[in-house]
Amino acid sequence: MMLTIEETAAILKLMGDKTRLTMLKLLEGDSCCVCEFVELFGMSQPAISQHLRKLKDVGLIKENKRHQWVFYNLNTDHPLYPLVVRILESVPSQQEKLLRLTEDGKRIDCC
Amino acid sequence: MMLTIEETAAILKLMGDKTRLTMLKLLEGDSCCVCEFVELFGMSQPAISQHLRKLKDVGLIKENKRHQWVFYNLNTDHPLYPLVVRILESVPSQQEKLLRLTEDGKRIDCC
DNA sequence: TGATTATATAAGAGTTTGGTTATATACTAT
DNA sequence: ATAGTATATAACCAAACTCTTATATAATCA
Repeated sequence: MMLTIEETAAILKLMGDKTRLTMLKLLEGDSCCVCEFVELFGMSQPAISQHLRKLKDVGLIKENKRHQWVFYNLNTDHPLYPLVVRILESVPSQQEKLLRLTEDGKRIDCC
Repeated sequence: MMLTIEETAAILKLMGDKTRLTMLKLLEGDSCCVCEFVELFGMSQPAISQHLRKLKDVGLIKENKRHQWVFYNLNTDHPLYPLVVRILESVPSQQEKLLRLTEDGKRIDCC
């Protein structure tokens, strides 16, 4: 199923932000919760929530509530998911960010 | 060669505009000159020139002066060219726009 | 040369974006 | 219940974006 050019442009525009693109790259490997992103990006919690909301509104990510946390993951059902994956392959790994988070004991280990 | 995540985000943001994404899709098949885009988009000539300049500044397109016209084409040497092509495959064809232009006798046939 | 056509650049207006702080909501645990 | 933690929303502001009009530059041609 092919989206319109406007819909596709909207997705690309959303991905064309360093913070959101990094978020998606991180979610490529693993789900993350809001407070982890806050630590990761050194940005206010509302800023993080607003980025996640935009990604969720277009269906690129899904949320998953566990305990008091809201975890996000890539939505593999999105019509552009294969394209998104291909784009993320062109982005350098951001795993060191998660490693640092783990070292600092800030990684949320839930369920 | 892999670009930084900032550089990649900048490319995606540029592609995340309906006008520029349509331009790139059109250039996927053929080169076009500024005045053709002006006709195609029904937008002022400076607006078109400014979009093309942004695409040129990041190296996504190349210019090619012939007679009094400046033709643009995709830059197949760009490090993200393979990704760009893959993205454009996910965009519906815009060929009817060129057809209409030809019907109106506005297509520039040069060299 | 001077007129015409094509393109680029500059300046400015209106809109969108991405952050902030303040506040509301929701869940957990004592 | 109440306190504490996690997340979302609202209001606001500064910066970035995308047009517009006006003007400059460059090439063609009578």
